[in-house]
Amino acid sequence: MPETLCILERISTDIRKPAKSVVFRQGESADFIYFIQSGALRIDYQLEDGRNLVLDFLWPDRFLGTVENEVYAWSAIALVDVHLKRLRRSAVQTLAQDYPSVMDLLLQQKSASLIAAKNHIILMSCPTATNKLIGFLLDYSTRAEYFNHTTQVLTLVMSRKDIADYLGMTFETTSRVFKYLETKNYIKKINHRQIQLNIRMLKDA
Amino acid sequence: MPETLCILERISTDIRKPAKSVVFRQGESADFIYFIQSGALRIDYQLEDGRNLVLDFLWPDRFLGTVENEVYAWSAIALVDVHLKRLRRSAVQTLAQDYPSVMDLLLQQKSASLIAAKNHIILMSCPTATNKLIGFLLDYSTRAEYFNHTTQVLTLVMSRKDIADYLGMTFETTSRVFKYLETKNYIKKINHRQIQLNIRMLKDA
DNA sequence: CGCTTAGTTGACATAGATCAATTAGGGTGG
DNA sequence: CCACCCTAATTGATCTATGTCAACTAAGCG
Repeated sequence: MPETLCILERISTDIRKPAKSVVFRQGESADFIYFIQSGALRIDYQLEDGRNLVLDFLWPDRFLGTVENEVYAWSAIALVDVHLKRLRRSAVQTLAQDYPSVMDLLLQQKSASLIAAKNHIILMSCPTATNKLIGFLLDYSTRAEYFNHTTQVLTLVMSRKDIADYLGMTFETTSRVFKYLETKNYIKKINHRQIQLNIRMLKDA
Repeated sequence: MPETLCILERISTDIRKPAKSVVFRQGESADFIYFIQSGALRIDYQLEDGRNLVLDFLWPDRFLGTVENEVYAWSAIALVDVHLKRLRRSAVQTLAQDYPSVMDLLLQQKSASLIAAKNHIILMSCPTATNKLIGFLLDYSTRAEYFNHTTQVLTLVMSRKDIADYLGMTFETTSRVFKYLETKNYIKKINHRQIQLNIRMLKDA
């Protein structure tokens, strides 16, 4: 797999985007595929009724922009400063014909998206907002970049609203559940974006 | 694409399964990939807490069993009598190395699963049970096999509980929403499994 | 230091879960 | 072919979680 990345390296451009900037927008011509080197992204889907849905949060080593055909089916927004590799879609497709391992990589990435989508569906199916949020925190705490195992502190790169839009609830409810979890000592808020988790207790809950 | 199916045809076995039978079960060794010739399947995911989640409904021309690695990640159950092609996973993988079009097909199928998952997430994010069910009925009514365009009658191959487990609600709520939609003349129940839809009104709702 | 945005908290209304009882329908054996 | 049975579906009564709207506070940024 590293050698596959080398092949792709040759056709890729380094891109840096500041926090809150748009990497690509739903409906735009899908000319590029991106690979995340560092940082984190939010995938937004704008519904006709005006609601904004968060489909996923993406982390390093993931590709994005691979799913669509002519236009991007959703938007990608940088949550923090990100470092990306940008590849022209047509060039990747050409390479995929000569190098089966490139094709393998694309297939792998699609599998990763599918697994993420399945987890998302599972979270959304949880009967209560508390269950959803606990599931979210436990999933998120597996990201070494943002969870310090020694201090047990999780650094949230997304807002309460982002979490709410991901889990299918309102941001007020997200806020109240954080509060509830703190009263039960499941978590301890260092500040709005730094949360100390009691993983053991959260798993039992 | 038809020629790709011919290649696969050579390694496939015809299988018929009666309604309500299990095609494969979550956790079983994932030796086979299946292709749906006719009928309809339900994909179930059993959670540790005992809840059963319906991840998808599958229709003809779809592959299943392609996602997993060693064991099936979910179960597949026949909703009606189904006719399947069964292919040994290892044989498909061998073929994929020689025939890029087989690989393409696998990629395409994964894309189809991902699009389905995205739609599922969108449905689950709807604020009310009524919205969820209307979305479900509109999606479902695009299946020519089960929606008669002239009579506008939709034949449900799944139970109220299956729909509820798919949309993340209880079957009582499903039942009540059907009732509500009928009082508003959005639908007309011929019987429990035959529903006449007023597509126009449902789309506006 | 003040402004703007994100987050919290409160009061209230209500959709949907839960538990329970009843009815409809489909399949099976006599 | 009919009667019975079993499961699926409906309906009712009640309770509660969460949405909504609004006020207030914290925190980050210029």
